[in-house]
Amino acid sequence: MSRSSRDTPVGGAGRDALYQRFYALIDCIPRGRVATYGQIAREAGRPRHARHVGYALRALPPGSKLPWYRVINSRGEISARPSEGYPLQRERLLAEGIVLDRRGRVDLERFGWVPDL
DNA sequence: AATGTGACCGCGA
DNA sequence: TTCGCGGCCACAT
Repeated sequence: MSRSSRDTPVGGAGRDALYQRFYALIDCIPRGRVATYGQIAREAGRPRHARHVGYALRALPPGSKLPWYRVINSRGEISARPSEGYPLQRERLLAEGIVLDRRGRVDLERFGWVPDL
């Protein structure tokens, strides 16, 4: 491993490869659990690049099989805009047994995804 | 090239 | 707990 320890190369392909990595990670989120944008970015070896996770998801085609709805922000809230996928996302989460409190927030302590290696 | 925006995050007040 | 700010970086104009 003669690689610099401060970061993980994306592989040379750049942005596209990074997005693919985000997608792969999101695809691993089990049913009934949620992950945060920051968490996905971190798992992908790009801490503090949470915004790009949202970017990648925004670029996702409608009808994608990816469980994008299991990705929420660090406060446990749905970040998608009401005019975008908010209603659908809320519905999907509820359908999996995830509880949203009165303010529409998910208890990350309880439903947060803990990736096991 | 420069500027503004964004499905975000974390910290300090 | 909420609110404000700076940081991050790709993308649209």
